[in-house]
Amino acid sequence: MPYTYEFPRPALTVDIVAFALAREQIQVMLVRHDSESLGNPWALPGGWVRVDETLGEAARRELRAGTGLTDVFLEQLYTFGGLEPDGCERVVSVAYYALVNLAGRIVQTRPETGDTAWFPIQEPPEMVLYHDSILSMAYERLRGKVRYQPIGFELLPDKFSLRQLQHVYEVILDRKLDKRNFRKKVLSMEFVVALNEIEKDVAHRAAQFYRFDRRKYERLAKKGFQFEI
Amino acid sequence: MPYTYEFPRPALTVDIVAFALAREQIQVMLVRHDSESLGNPWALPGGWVRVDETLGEAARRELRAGTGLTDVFLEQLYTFGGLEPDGCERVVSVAYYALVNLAGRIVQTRPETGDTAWFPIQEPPEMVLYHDSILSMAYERLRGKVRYQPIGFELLPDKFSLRQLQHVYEVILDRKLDKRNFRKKVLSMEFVVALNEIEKDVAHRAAQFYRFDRRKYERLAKKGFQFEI
DNA sequence: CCTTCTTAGTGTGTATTATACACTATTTCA
DNA sequence: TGAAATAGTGTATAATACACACTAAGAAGG
Repeated sequence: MPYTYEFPRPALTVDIVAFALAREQIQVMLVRHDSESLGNPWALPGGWVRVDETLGEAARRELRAGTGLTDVFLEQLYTFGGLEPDGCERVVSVAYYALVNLAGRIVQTRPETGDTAWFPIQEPPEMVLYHDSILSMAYERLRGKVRYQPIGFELLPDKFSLRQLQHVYEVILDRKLDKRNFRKKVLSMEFVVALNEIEKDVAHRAAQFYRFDRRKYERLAKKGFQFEI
Repeated sequence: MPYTYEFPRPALTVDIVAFALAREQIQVMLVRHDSESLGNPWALPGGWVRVDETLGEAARRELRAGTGLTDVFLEQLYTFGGLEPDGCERVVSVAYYALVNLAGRIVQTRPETGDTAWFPIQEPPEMVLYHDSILSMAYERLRGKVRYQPIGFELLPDKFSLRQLQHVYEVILDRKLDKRNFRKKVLSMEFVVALNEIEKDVAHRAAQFYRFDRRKYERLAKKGFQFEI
């Protein structure tokens, strides 16, 4: 027990809310919590912050360790410092949320086996202590932010069709959008660029692929351009 | 040295960016930093988080201790967990920002004396380590948020004229607004209610006073109303 | 090869909202 | 009593958002 301080210090953790799109729904990644005592509930992936890494590094490390996910969009959400019930250690948790492009990876959305699983955001399982409120806040942030920041692209592969993009927005905002108005708006953004490539192996007219040009977007944003869907 | 842990723990602090409106400018409250060694630079008010208080409580306590301010709008901004240069203790800082209604309190905006002072946001003094980036982020948040949330009212007394309100927006957004369009928009919000009271002791036609009815606002917001200026 | 199925892709008119703009009213003070 | 200062008011035009329905292309199956 070598680490000693003059005043008590709360333990510091990161927790990550990883969102992805699968089966027409937003899914969230959960892991089985260690503590067998509490009926083995689900929890957000997370863990202690080491003293030699930044908070963002800790979040990425924990996400990789818990789920194998890497190279994802990651943004700080909020820091939860509520007091624990008597007798528990004081824990302060810095929550992050991640947007994951599953890009066709096979996703098992029901926790039949294994200790990580994706759950539809509409029907999360019972979760460890405050994780349900972290999850709610993260989803609220996603819904709010997706309209004013180009983060919807993060849930899609690099190449995507406008149909896929519209679908992302329809699922997150939970309402149908008009196809013509949506295309008009998106195609007016010059950082959504058409590729010389179309869909393959579809049983209907193949759609054009597009990609999100982050550089162009950032140049425009610097000039005062306001993204909006 | 009674507090001992199995793994090293970063120290946890809160720092508060307190904004107010004075002399036609946004001002930020700073305090003299303890450490005499570094030429006694300025710092955001803040301090250690105690183990028996929430983060918000710590922020309010530190703000009151450092500046005497109480009952202010306070919202979490971001948690800064960057690594310190070698040899320094690892410190994680949860930053908050506050909006203060000075309501005619006399404000000394130049640090001739005393160890707290308000500085115009445009010309902050030299500050301790990362506090300048916390300040920038807070100001950016304020500018972004003021357009979509009714937080401009927090910088004004309970009773205010539409001129004062417009002035708040003009200062924060750094551009002139059209008086008629501004009034039209604000008066269409039923949570800005006229009082039976007008300005006194002014050398011109006296303006009507209004107040922000938070209850009414929240009822509307729940129904989907989107504040916007 | 022709029909059917499925999704891609396209334009216009209307309603709503944002913007630009200038004068009269009221009060104090000299 | 008039000069100075700010309060308070309405309308026309431009820009944006929204509603809406058909043709095009490719695949599959008879």
